[in-house]
Amino acid sequence: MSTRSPQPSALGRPANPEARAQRREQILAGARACFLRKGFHAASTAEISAEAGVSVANLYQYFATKEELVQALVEEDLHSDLALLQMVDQAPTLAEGLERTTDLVISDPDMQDYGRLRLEMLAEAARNPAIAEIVRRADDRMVAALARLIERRQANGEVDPAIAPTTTARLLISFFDGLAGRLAFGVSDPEELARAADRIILAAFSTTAAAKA
Amino acid sequence: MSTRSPQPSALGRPANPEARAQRREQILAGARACFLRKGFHAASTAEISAEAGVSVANLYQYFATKEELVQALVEEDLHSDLALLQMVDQAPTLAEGLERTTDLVISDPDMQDYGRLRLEMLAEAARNPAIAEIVRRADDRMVAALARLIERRQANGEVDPAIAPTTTARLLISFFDGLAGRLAFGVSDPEELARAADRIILAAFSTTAAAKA
Amino acid sequence: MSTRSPQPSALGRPANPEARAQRREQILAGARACFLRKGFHAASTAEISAEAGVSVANLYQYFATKEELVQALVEEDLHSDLALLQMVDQAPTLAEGLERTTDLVISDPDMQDYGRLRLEMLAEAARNPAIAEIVRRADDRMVAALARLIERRQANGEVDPAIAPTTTARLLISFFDGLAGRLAFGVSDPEELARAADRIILAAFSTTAAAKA
Amino acid sequence: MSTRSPQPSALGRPANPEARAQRREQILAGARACFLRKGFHAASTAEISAEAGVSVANLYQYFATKEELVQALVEEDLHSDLALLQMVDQAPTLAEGLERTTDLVISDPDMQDYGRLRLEMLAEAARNPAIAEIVRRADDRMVAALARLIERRQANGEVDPAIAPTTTARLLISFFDGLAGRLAFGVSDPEELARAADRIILAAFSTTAAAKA
DNA sequence: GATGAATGAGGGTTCATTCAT
DNA sequence: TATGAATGAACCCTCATTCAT
Repeated sequence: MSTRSPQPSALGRPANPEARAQRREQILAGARACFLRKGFHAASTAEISAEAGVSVANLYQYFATKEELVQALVEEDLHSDLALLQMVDQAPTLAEGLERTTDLVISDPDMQDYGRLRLEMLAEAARNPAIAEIVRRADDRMVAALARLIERRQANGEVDPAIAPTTTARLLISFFDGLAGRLAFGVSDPEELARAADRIILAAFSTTAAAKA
Repeated sequence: MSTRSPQPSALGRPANPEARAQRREQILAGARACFLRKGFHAASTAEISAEAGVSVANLYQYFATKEELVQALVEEDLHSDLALLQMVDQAPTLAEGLERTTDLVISDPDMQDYGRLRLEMLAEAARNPAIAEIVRRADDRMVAALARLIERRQANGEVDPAIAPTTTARLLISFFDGLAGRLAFGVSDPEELARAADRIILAAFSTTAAAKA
Repeated sequence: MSTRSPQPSALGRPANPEARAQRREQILAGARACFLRKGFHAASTAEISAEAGVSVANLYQYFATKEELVQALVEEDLHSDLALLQMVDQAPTLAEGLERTTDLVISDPDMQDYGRLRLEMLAEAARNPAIAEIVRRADDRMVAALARLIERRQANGEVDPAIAPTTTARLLISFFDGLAGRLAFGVSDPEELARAADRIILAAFSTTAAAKA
Repeated sequence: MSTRSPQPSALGRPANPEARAQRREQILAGARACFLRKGFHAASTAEISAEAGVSVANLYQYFATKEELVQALVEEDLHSDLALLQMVDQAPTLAEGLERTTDLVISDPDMQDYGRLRLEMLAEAARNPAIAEIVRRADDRMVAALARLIERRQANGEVDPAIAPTTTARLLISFFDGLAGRLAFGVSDPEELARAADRIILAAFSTTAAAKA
């Protein structure tokens, strides 16, 4: 009789929220695989449901529209970026943390997939205002988090206090996107590119380069 | 009674290669507009022909499939990159030339459009081997040209001979792509990002950063 | 808490095979009408669905391609041939049974339609290996069945044991196809042709004609 | 100045009637090849012109419509049947002549092609009144010619005067069409079928079988 | 006479989405 | 909830045909 009834077979419509969330993820996972393989527009709802092991009609009980599914996926995936930051933060030095990120971006298959999907998101954002808004917000979140991380390292004394945290954060992210773009078509020598990228990242943190900020 | 022209086909309407080339461009222009607005997959051949002021059937006399049209457009647009290099080369210093490019990328509407289309190309390259091959070749061309430009400036004494031309070229291009990605969804402060980017570019040419290459 | 049904997919709307089979027949009926009127290639899927009272998309949930629809129809219609044999078998004498078949082929509207469709099938079989295979198998079935029927009549003592059952069966079927061809364009005097055909059929069962088999 | 000017470059519009006729045949030959390969409806005018080594527009200067081209081809090909009769007539006996025809139908590649095309013609005649009319007239011509041939052999004393020439002719032709149908999908044992067919043909000329005509 | 260029109408097929169960 | 079944609109592409050269 309480207003919150977590019983599996209660009479109220909300039914089982956990099961719902789980199925939602299942569908999103299928969508991710398809979107990666074909892109947002070429992947069909039929394909996605099949990949997710779900009926098409069922998909529509979780997402009112294909567009909504795309938005949900973009939102979710862009949130996962924040996890990268933790990895960066756990490295001995910031530069080292970013180098590890570079390596990951270049060599980890999952990250490569994510980079490819990210390209699709950005391309879609360039024409779809709703997606653009989501990406912008996620970018702001990410920039803010990375900036805070940099500030902490400045307080630490590890990073030069003269560099501008927010702008540098934005630049770094933009930079990683640039790398991801290279991997989309298979650059000639990814490792060399990675090492060169690392040097640039170092430069971004040298006072000389950032002095005028 | 003369022996001239025993060919099976008598003289019909003479082919007009110029008119053909012109119409081809006309179609490509329509395609470009549509692809920019909707992406490769969401833009329909009907839309493209309408935009180009051509019948659908006529479009198919110039491009055997939509895929072929996409490929032709990618090829053509990636060739136009080389024109940017001339602009860079005409600047007093290399760094200044690259700064101008940054400004162009950030503020020129046509370049923004091109940057958006470039994102779509990269996203498509990530799943379409034929497009990937075209992009890869264009990238190699571009990298080689930029590297040669850098070498010339090294010979000039303008640029530090210690930096590695090819890798730096690759890095610069990757960098511009990163910037283009920001513009897709509208960064908060593009001009500030541009100035920060310029500083990084300068850093790329400082011997300290590139010493180990 | 019970262990029942841990299958990934919970119970949705139960499939209804009978309704499916019925709709399949409905579509095949529409297809038959259109194919008869226009032939396999000139009949469009839109036309067929309209005739069947079904949407085009629905048709494609029952047949993956138009080709598959054609194959299914050919298969089904060629199976119906076997029903003719029963009619033949129920006649007092074999010759009489075949005569009745002749009459049917010549005068029954449904059989005329079927004969016309059969022409289309044979014409298609001449260029479409998949259809050829279906027709060949159906022909083998039919020849075998008719041959068995003849053998039974030979055992009966009704038919001369000297004639070769299989070859005679093949010949008879070929003969009926020849008649059907005549009806396609409207022969001058079908009944006279039918009577002459009957005489030939009788001849096929005379020992003199079949002696060397 | 004469009214009939066979000069190649005369000013009058009729130009060169022979060249016109020749090109007409060239187009018909291309059409025949395509129709045989694909059927009347699946063969496109583009395909036909290519096969004929002619431009599509040129085809339309000889045939106002694809339908007209089909009609012309059917007409022409059905005329060629009469050539077969000469072969039959030159054989020592009628039966022998017909046996040769059977062999030809079964084993000669050109005749097999013709048989396949004939199937297509009959199938088309079953739904296209214009084609039906052409086929009917051709059939009447052929029946009449074969009947006359039979009558001559009856006058010779070679063939039993009791058989009905026209009906028998019609039956024989119908019979050959039945054989052609078998070949469309590849019967198991064509030679055996041919020999059996020959026996039936003999039977058709035996007085016993034809007595009541 | 012969060709290149062009097109409206329609081809088969798939789409995102809805409804009944 | 989850599924089977259904559909209108749209997809890419090809057709028979015409017109200008």
